[in-house]
Amino acid sequence: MDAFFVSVELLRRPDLVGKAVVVGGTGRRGVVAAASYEARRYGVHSAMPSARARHLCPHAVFLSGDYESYAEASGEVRRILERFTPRIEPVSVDEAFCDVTGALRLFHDGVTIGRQIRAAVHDELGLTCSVGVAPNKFLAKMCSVEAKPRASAAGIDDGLGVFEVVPGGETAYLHPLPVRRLWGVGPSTNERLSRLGVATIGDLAALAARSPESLRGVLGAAAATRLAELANGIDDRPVEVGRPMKSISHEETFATDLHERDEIRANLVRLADGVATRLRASALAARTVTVKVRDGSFRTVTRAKTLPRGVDTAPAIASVATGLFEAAAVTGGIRLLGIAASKFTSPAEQLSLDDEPSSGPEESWDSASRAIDAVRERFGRTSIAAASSLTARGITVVHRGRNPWGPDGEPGAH
DNA sequence: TCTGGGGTCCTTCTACTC
DNA sequence: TCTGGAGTAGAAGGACCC
Repeated sequence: MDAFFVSVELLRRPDLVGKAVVVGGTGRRGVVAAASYEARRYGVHSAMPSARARHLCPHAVFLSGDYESYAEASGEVRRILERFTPRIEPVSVDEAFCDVTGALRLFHDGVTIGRQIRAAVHDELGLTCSVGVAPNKFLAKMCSVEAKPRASAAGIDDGLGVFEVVPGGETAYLHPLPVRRLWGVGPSTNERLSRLGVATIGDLAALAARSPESLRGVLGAAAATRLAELANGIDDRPVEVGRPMKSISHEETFATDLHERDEIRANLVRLADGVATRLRASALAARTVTVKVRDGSFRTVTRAKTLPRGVDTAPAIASVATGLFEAAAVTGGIRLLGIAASKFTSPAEQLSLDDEPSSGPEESWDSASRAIDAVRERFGRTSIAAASSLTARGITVVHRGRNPWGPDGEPGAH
């Protein structure tokens, strides 16, 4: 999808069409989640600190975003894709791989299918998307980027909409491109490759053929093998329908650093509750609990503990998380707290009273948790909260910030 | 200009078991 | 009983993606 979050917002705010619009965190510590092409002309891009975006494009309209609307629109796009193939692998809320091999007889060829998908998404939803057509997932992703609109100071180029690399044309397309365009080459790998004299994908392919050991020495065996294959257009990963989830996490950056132990503990309980609720909704329990802590100087540490059996209640997860936080011995203010759950098991194999560690009567928490789920199902997510997510300095319920792209700004701020 | 949130995968190190 | 090697699992951090 093109500038997806912004495009969904413009459906509700047609008065903003053609203007510089930025969706993301509105507070001091927020970042840009999406920018309209008009805003991109000024150098604004996703993941940029909101303060920097305001500096570059002071006349832009900043919106805090509404993830539920984007998820809903994403579902509508998926229903359109399902008319062409059942073999769909979602990559994110605004991107998916489709294996259309089985649809070619009915719809002729990939480019025709791509054009039909674009037309349906535009006509039925009022949104625009770009389609890459290629023999494998990696090249299809490269092609979809190629098909997208582009913005520069000179203006906005609408892009091709659909771009194809045909079988046999892989290396001719890839080799002149900068190596940074490869899936898996970020700033760090790009820097290491440039020290080896690798600037283009073709340079990488040549180095991999000439001196694979030097590539392995710099990137490690796995990355060297993978990137060498990608540089030659080789990617045999199948389109995976219904990939199982491997972890569930919640983290939050606070508008101001936390110092009080009560505040920190209340937030750990609240984050644990969010993770536990999602675990139960997916009928999962987790054996490994990981705590992430970022201090005022942006130093990040993680501490993990693997339990003999899985847990899926807020008290059990909060108990482990609190212990891990104490063990991390982070001093000074806390900028971010996060809790992740992984190594999933079925809830039937949960931690029992006989297992170590136990935070208390796990069975009664089990039934209490399910009662909490039922109350939230009926009265909404914020209808019930753990008493321990109240701060000791007053009966203030600690709620998660509404904006997933950083703490909200001050009321009335821009 | 200070740097989000939710994920996946990989590497390195360490502890444990055989 | 001690020691060392191999294999494995867990912990921690880093890089990358959207």
